[in-house]
Amino acid sequence: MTEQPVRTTRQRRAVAAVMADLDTFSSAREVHEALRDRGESVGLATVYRNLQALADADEIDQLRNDDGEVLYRRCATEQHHHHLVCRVCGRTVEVLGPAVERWADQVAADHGFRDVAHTLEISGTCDRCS
Amino acid sequence: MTEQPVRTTRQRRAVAAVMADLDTFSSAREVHEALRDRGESVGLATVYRNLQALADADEIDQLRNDDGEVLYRRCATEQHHHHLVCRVCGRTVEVLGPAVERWADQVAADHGFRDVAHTLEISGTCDRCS
DNA sequence: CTAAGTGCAAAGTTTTTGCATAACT
DNA sequence: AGTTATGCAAAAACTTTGCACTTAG
Repeated sequence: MTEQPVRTTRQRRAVAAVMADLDTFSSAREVHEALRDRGESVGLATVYRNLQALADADEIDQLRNDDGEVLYRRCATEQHHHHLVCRVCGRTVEVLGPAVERWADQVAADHGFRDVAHTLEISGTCDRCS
Repeated sequence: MTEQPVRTTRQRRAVAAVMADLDTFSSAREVHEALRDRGESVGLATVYRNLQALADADEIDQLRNDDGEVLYRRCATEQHHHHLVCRVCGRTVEVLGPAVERWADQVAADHGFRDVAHTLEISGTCDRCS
């Protein structure tokens, strides 16, 4: 398993830069448009590839919205956390929930499940939007 | 908002019957195939429409897998619960987590969020599959 | 009878992929 | 120079929709 070299292309830098600025979860299409707005021309397929690569490298978080779209966001914390997302403006708060992690692992263990993983997202309307 | 009457068609009955038997989360395509296997001919679009209708009526649960597919399952409990799903065989255990619900609501309230909802799924490899 | 439900195929979305070209190292 | 990355367009995969036909009530 030799590690792949990663080339620093203009496109990769541009995608990373946009992700560093965006503070809400965004779809590939939205990132693509943000790039256009900045005058950076990057093919949509390349945006997909770079977002995927960034997610694989754990540099950005990845989740699916209710419509099945994959959304990406660069989070402040590197440790495991969950998101509280405003369903109107998309504002996102990163929250820790150690008790929940423990609960999930315990429940799984109680039923004989191994290699446990979990997903937890909280949504609501934030104060500014209600 | 007058309520729509619901007609009991052969197709609707067939879809409901299949869902009553399947005990794992299944995609529209899988339900469609299960119908074929039973000798019930139902158009795929109709399967989609009926699954959607059943979910809207809260008669079946609906979630998205990691691939973005929508999966459906008729659950035993009517009350709010979560799922512990085997990623190999799909076996599903319904689990309650009142403490988690309270935690989620509290976290959201702490940040001024209203109309809070959350999604939580646990996945792992069950004892039979590991 | 009349509106809801169905089937089929076409269209829509999001995401992936093949392949020739461009460009890091 | 040698490969990895890109761009474009085509393909995939899942889901929705338009419309004529069927059928429950």
